Amino acid sequence: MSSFDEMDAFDGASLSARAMAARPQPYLDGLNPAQRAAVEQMDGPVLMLAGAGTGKTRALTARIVHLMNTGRARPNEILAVTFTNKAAREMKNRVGQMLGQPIEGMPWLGTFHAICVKLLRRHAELAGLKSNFTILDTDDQLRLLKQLVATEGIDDKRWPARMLLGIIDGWKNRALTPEKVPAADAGAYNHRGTEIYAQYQTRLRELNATDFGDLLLHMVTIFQAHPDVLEQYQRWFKYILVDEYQDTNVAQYLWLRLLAGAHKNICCVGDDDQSIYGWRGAEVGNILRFEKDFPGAHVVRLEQNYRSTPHILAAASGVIEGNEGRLGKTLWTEAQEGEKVRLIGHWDGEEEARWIGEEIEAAQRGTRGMDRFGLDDMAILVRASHQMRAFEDRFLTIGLPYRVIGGPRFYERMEIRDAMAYFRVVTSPDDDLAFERIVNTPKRGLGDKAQQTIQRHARDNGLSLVEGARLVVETKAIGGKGGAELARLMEGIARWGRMAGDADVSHMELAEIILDESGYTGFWQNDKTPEAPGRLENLKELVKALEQFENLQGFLEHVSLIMDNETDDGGEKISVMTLHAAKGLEFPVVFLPGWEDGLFPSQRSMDESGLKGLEEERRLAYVGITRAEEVCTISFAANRRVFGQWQSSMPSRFIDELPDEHVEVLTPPGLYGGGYGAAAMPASRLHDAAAEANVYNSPGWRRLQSRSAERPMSQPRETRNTVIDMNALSSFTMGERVFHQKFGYGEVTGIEGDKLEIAFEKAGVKKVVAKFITGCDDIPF
DNA sequence: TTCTTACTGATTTTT
DNA sequence: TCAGTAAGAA
Repeated sequence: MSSFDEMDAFDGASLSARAMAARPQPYLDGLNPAQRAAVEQMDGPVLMLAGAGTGKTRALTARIVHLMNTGRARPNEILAVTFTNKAAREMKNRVGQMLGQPIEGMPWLGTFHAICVKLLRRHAELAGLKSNFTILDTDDQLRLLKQLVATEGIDDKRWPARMLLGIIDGWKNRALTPEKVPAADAGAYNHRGTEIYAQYQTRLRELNATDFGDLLLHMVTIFQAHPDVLEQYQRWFKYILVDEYQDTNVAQYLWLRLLAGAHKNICCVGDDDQSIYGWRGAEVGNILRFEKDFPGAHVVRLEQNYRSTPHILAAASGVIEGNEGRLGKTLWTEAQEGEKVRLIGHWDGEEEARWIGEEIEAAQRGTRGMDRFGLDDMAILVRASHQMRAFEDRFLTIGLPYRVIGGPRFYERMEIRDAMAYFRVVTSPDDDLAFERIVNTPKRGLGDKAQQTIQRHARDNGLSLVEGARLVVETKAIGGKGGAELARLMEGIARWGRMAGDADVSHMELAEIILDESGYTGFWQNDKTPEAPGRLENLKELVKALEQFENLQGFLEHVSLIMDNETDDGGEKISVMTLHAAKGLEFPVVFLPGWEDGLFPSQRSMDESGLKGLEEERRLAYVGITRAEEVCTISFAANRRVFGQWQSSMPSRFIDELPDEHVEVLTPPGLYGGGYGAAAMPASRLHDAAAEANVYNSPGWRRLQSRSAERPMSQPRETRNTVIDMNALSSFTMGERVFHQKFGYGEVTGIEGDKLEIAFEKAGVKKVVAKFITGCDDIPF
């Protein structure tokens, strides 16, 4: 940064600002030249192209600190947006660290959604809402849409509401209100899409509710229609920073452009090569177009990688080069050589899982020439979540602790949503969606018909459902068991409502009372499915989470945007997750299984989006490889069971794109040695392995095929190196009824060291390590 | 109304 | 394969 610019700023700056600017700047030390440039170029538009592992968070936080330290902006005048709560949290922490003190108030550091909620609550009336509007999640949205679809008499089978939900979501991502949906989209959802979209928006307004997409959409609409409001914020947010810019959708882009429109002090950080959310409305175009959108933009490339070894980096670069229209970066590193990317082919998916399991154990022990790694240092990254099953099965069998990242999040779980619906009904009795959810949960004999009666009573009298239900009870419009149960529920709601205002009852006690008296806890206690104990555990967890809040109301207001949860019960575990979930993470050892054409790149992606889809898949491959710090292992299987049917497939085309000199082809252990490892290898890879002209017809291949049906290729792990856990040995007896986290209930049919053979009621006969088994008395109810 | 059984159809999911 | 749903039976 030239001293010239600084002089400019100082001319008009107050004494205090100048005093601030004179403060030491230790946070600049240790930044590389590119990072430093990105930090010091404070005014005007800046695009920070940050390749994987190039220290972008560091640069971003340094920039924030620098803005404050030089007196350019106070903490509350900086708008810093991220996509995830996790990223926001991390940035907040790191700014605090860099500053050497916890930061007081960066109120505008948060996710797009969190910031928009804050803004929208201030200006709700401009969107036809009250400032205490509720935020619906996908579940609520879908139920609402289903109702609309049903009243329109549309066949849900041919035109599923879920499909419409996707369409509407897409429109909102593109910042399209119902009036603005282009003619080209008129045919959507059997030509009724736009019409029902409009109805849906009306209904949301009636319910004083928004969905996630609305948060952005409403703010963009408000800014466009009310220049005075926009100006106010343009002045307030002196500097804007955006993380993961390649993932922004049209609505987010417009929102940013409006806010930055006046001063153009916007710094966008991203990597076009890591754009993997196109299917969710993200527009790579936003980042590609940045220089056109903001003429005179400074583009800074962060290219020094601090994460991976040169081979890994080169392999990733080799793959991503296959994409057109990139902004282009050349990653480099000072790191030492390290291992080449390892590539191996397997006969089938189970073999692949078994091999990876063994590799993990070897890495733990530090054998096979590898350094020693802990389980926390390793991850398996898959394209689709169903691939995880093979690994889970295998790890359960060999007793390898693993953790699945992703999957249904805490606040999305059925029992949590049910419980929260109860809380919602108590704290805001006109929350119709919440009432609908709980009225017959647990079963109260109030089916469709009874619910329609309630709906009718409510609508005819212009009442909310809760009030309608009260009327139903008074008029005894529903008789029998259902009527009595409804009366009981209504009494409960009234009673809990009174308790909510009672200072003697803490909101945590109240939550427990609600769940107990409504019969919800009892419902799960009586449930004998394997998930039930876990669900009760989650409910306890929920009540515990309430502790941090003043009251139920406050909890509900915050929780709608915090959908992540990171409960880890300690202990080293290997992580299993999708490639999408792995973005932004790094591990010393990474396994990338399932590199087969059709699976990865995914057939569907290519069918639906053609070349664009393929390029996004390729970026996914790039993201996967660049997660690895030291050891990256790519594998594929010649055969895989897909939907219960065996299917054979070709190795992924991405494998052919890996630069030869950075790849080491491994020969798997097993009866036929290199035979099958090389057999499934693309011809181009068969360097030294003796290639057979037509591997699939070769006798060796066939023999292999018939053999593998009988017995596993390599020795099953459990027959070797067996360490017997004496405690586990003595604690089970033949015929004992036991419980397993994943497989549910079963009976012990065999004991072999610390392995038990168990006939599970649902999952069939399995061999499982004893430490994963609980006797039935131990189950926490 | 709810429990049972038969069918269908199936990526990735930051908020 | 298996989960989630939709129509039939008690």
